[in-house]
Amino acid sequence: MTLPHPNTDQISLPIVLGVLGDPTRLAIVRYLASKEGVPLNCSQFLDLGSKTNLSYHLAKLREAGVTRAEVVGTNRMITLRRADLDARFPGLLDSVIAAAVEDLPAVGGHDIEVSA
Amino acid sequence: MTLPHPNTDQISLPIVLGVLGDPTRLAIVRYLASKEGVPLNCSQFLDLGSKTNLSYHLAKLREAGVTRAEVVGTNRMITLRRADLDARFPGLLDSVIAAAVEDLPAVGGHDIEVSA
DNA sequence: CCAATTGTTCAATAACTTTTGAACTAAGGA
DNA sequence: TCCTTAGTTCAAAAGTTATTGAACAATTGG
Repeated sequence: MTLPHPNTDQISLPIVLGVLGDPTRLAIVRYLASKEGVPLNCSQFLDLGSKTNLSYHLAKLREAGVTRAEVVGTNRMITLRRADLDARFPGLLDSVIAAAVEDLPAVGGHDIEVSA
Repeated sequence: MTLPHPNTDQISLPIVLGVLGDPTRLAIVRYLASKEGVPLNCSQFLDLGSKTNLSYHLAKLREAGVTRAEVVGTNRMITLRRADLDARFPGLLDSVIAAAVEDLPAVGGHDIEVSA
């Protein structure tokens, strides 16, 4: 049981930008970035929408190549594909995340904590 | 006769990313960046779509705060709002443009020339 | 095996986006 | 003034995206 991901060279700029051009998905990315290295399951994002809706947004992020989802038991462990994105579009993810931190409200309750 | 533009602090990250997540608009921005400083009128972009369609895409870019359109006679002179975007989202525009140059075909015929 | 947990899929709907052509406005030159 | 050039606006059609609830699948623990 593995989920489909594009490989690095298949990641497309307009698709990545389009996918990031949605407040829910930007908030997901912002939160993933603040917990970088820690794999998160979907329930961490329930502040941002219903279970069904998050499944939809997380699939968009995965299909665009922004996140990776690894199946572990009944969980999907979600991580940012930082190395792949940095290789493909240098500096893009950093500037988007920095801008998102300035621009967007944080995921409820988890705001400043960067380590567990 | 002036057209409406958001001021710098009204420029929103998700809206900018959403607007850039379209191949036509990304090509417009890429071309504007390659001619930075030179104001261009809309007809420069006719390779990318019909007159009506370009009017639509250029309005989206302007309303998002990505471009500025100055009315000069019957022309609209279009420029990138680089300083405003750099102030609001440091590094974002540069990384998007660099990525677009790698990722997208150029505007027909005008490819490499950076000076008139 | 049974129940709980985690997340997906499906179909429906609502809302938005893109694209088009025809009609229009506004300025400039002959 | 009349014609041309430059671009907008409008309404319609087509396509895409987001959101929902109900039903489903897969794994884990009792």
